Amino acid sequence: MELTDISRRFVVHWGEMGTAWGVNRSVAQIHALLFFHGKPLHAEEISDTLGVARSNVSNSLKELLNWQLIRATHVLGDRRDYFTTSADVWELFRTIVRERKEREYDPTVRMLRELVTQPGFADEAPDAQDRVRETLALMQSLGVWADEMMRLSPSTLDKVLRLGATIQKFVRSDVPPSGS
Amino acid sequence: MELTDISRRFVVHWGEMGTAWGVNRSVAQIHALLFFHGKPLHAEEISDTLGVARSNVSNSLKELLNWQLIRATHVLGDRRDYFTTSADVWELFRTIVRERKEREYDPTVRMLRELVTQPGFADEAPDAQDRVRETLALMQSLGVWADEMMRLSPSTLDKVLRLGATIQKFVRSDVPPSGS
DNA sequence: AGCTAATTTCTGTTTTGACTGAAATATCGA
DNA sequence: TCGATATTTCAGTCAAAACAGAAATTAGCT
Repeated sequence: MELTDISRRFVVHWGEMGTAWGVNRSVAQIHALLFFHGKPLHAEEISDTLGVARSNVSNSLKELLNWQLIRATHVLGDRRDYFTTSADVWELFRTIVRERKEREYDPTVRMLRELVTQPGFADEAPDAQDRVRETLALMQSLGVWADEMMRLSPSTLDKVLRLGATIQKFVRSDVPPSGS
Repeated sequence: MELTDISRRFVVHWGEMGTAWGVNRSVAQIHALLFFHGKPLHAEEISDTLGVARSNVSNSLKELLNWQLIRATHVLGDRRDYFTTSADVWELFRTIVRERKEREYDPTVRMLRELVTQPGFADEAPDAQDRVRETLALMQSLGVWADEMMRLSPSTLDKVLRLGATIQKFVRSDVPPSGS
């Protein structure tokens, strides 16, 4: 498949950002390609289009399946696997948040919970105890809140975000600092 | 400085997670140490305590300064640089969000904005155009919303998060899917 | 069973990033 | 300005990750 100039720029940029997002270039490029293209593609065609080795595509697809960002489909009379990603950006976003939460957040919350219940914890400096406890409290708040957000349907979530501007009005008892 | 068992576990875990969070082990460990310890430390002591090379500490401190997560302080009659991090977890969190937004989000929004205004964009498949435009729209909503959140003071932010559970009530016109 | 096409696994290479120790530089006091 | 101390830069080493190409495996068809 020949990429248009637009789609190539999209895919290339996605690949470059992938590193910053914690996935490698191939993985990000493949996902970008599937997203932009919108229709199922098989590994061979992905390999040809992006110019990466077939085996690399195979492993990258496996990782995207792990992330639950793509799924395999099949076409009648063709035994190759075809892959698609959701066309719903909101759903993709929620998937990413869910997966990242599991990898980057849950282990730390577990550690902090265990730490504060450890016998020796009470022997630490009182304000160190406070800092750790507040870290745990913040993370837990964020976690609860993220879980709630993710339970919302895309359109509800959209409304919540649009509501964002008005949220301050509900909690205005406390005025934000003028600087920063 | 000798680390207690508790603080060592804290620092070691932070270091391990650092990789998942996009910073290297040394950087994450140093920040964890400064956060837990709560008082200014100079490079030598960090180096000794964590058992990493002095030069590594120097570079890691520079990176933490770049992230605006630590700042240098000085003590009278001592010309070494001492470093501290904020004891306010909320502030640290906002700093991280701000910095990550700049690195992982802004470039992509810029790219998407440019893409949709490109002459050739109208020639792409209509639903590909939609997907790209919706990606941009979602990212912009999130960006606006994140900026607003970050403008809130810690205690206000806390209230907003606690309010989370009730947010759905404001937008209940649309019921989330039962599955997933 | 045997053939063919598709996919995955394996092995080696290349690249990238983290890290160290040494050298160079900067800073301050005498 | 000289010496001492603190910090940064540099060059090389090491480890981990990405990637390619070949080999092995799997799946479907006849």
